[in-house]
Amino acid sequence: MPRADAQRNVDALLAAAKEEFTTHGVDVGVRAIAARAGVGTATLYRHFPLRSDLIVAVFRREIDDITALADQLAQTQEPDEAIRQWVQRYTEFVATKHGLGAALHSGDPAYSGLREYFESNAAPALQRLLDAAADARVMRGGVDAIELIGAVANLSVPLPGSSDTARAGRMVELLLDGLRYGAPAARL
Amino acid sequence: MPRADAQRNVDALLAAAKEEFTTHGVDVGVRAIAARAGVGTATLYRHFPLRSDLIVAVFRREIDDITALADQLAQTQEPDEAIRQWVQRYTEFVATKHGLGAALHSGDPAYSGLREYFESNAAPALQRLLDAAADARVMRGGVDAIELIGAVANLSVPLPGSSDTARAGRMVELLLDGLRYGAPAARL
DNA sequence: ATGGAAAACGGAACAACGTTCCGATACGTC
DNA sequence: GACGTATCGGAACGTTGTTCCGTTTTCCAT
Repeated sequence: MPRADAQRNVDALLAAAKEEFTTHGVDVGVRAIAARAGVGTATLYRHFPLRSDLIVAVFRREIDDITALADQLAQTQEPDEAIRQWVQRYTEFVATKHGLGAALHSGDPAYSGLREYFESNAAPALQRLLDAAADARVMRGGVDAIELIGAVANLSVPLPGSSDTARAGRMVELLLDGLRYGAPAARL
Repeated sequence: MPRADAQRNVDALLAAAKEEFTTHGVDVGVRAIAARAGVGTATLYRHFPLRSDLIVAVFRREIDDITALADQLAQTQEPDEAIRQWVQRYTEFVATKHGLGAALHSGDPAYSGLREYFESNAAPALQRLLDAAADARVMRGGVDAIELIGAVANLSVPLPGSSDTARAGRMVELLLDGLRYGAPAARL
């Protein structure tokens, strides 16, 4: 079993990181997290040797939630509407967690842990939605979920200067209309 | 007239920056640029007080080129094909100049100079293409060029880890198909 | 309960970044 | 040719992520 003080510090670090991430974004400095947790930086690094380990631990639950949402929408909505709603939810997710979307899909090795978790959970859920829409012939097939969700995330990253929260939504809708454009029933 | 040594250093800095940007991306450190130019960092900052000033100076010509291409395509191609070709060219531009696309559309104040130059030159050129396509009823209207080109740039940023150069192209085509989907002649 | 080995701690230290400061230098003018 | 000033180079500052190490705490064996 782990030492009691170690467990206490892990808990404090997770709580501190969660708070810092939501208020200042995932790019917040490690010193700020450690200070809020009331520990030294070495303690942080002892428990989370890679920066991504801390981020994974904080956001794992939220990724689980959004994965579950995909499966739920698959059962209650038409395929294209399910995709639309899920993607919109994901857009909000990325826009809310400052920097998380960029981190997830940036290719930065520091976030590889979280990306792997995401790609082996949320991405397959989206792939099932895409396949269902392709089978129903309301969207084109052959679209890779990881690729699409990365694109959605890219589009959803808010511009620091701008306050146009609808911008991402417009561009994402455009992308989804591209999927509809290629549906076999329509044309091309 | 400027002092001879100052002019020499400006030229050396521009040449050094251009080389460093193309080989190591726009995020390369100022020390590397100054060292290649054979000057101190203070000399760099004297002539380019903002980081963006140096980037603007290096990439202004390339922005001019891509702006001219839009006007040329407008005269030689059908509206939607002009947009397709121009956007593809812009995709290559962003993918080639490592980090430039992200810098241009990131909202980071450090690059505001370059963004302003871009938005007052290249973006209006694209807007003319979009308006022409909307008039010809082959694409939906009401799309903002700055918004669209920002989205294209977001999609074109290459993942450092991946070597899938076609990924960006696929997602951009999807976005353009979204524009076609909304064309008045089609439906919606 | 208590000693002592081992795990974990805090904070200083290191490297790299963008940026600023300042004594030294070199240029152009008179 | 000498003087005034624009310009220069590199050290210095503040902030990053990460590592190191002397000190403290915990927990098990006695």
